[in-house]
Amino acid sequence: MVGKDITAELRKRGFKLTPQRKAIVSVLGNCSEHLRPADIHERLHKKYPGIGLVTVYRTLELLQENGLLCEVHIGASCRSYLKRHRPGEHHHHLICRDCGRVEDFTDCELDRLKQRLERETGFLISRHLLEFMGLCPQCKIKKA
Amino acid sequence: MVGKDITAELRKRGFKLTPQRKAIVSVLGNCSEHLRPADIHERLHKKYPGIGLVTVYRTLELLQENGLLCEVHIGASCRSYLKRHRPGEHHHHLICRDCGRVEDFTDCELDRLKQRLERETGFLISRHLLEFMGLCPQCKIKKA
DNA sequence: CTCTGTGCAAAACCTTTGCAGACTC
DNA sequence: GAGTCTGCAAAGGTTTTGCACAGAG
Repeated sequence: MVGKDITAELRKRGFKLTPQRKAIVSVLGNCSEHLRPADIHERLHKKYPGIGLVTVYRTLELLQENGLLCEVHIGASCRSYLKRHRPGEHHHHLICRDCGRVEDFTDCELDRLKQRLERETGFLISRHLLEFMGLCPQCKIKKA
Repeated sequence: MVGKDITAELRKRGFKLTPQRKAIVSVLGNCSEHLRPADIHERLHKKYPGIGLVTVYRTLELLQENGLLCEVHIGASCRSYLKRHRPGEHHHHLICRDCGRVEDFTDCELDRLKQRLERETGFLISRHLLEFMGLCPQCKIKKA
């Protein structure tokens, strides 16, 4: 999913397409790393000075509530975001601990484990969080 | 692992066993939920007034660096902690979204997936985060 | 007795809120 | 034009730091 799709999705849901929102979406869309609100704000300043950090927070909240971006948890600030490549589709992340690059994968093969845990613990499981962390191919070579 | 083991472990590593540290460890040890620093501080005040929030932060950092407690990520503040039942052992969490209770499980059955992802993406995977969220048996009944 | 650990106060962040004016539709 | 959205300023939280004193070993 590229920025264009996100803005189209926003319009479809009746939100206004302000230059600020477009700018934030484009920063996320041109980036394969996870970014914190302050990172996004900093990158915006180069191209679009004058956008407030508050607007970044509000836009991130809007995009997240509408399922247009995802959060990353492992090894980063808890408030790290990423554009969503496949909106609506269940997926997980593979994160490079050196460069921060993120890859998606969809098949998490967790159904069997989920069923076993429900049987063994009596819990009713509704969702899960799965992230892998390591080195991406490029960073693997640099390290060697 | 109970509080006693944690304090023994601290002593073994040359850290001082102050009443504050014992108190914090005992709060964690008597609790099956995940707690934020402020939660811990609040619970301490009932029994041991006068312990500063700063000390809670410093003790949590110490315990975490020594692998004596674990963090919880899903559906909570990013700074949520839990006593570690099986120190050193690889494990994951099952979290109740109503009461916050946490259960451990050790076998995550992720080796096959990890190998597949390494083969398909070229990443070198070093660790992973897996948490399940749902309703514990008690809260499941209350909801029904 | 030594040196780590604590409490207080203050600083440094991060995030949210209120409000007047700007801009999209 | 109507109503949403933005920027500013300020408030509200959370986390870190500096320093003098207390207390564990």
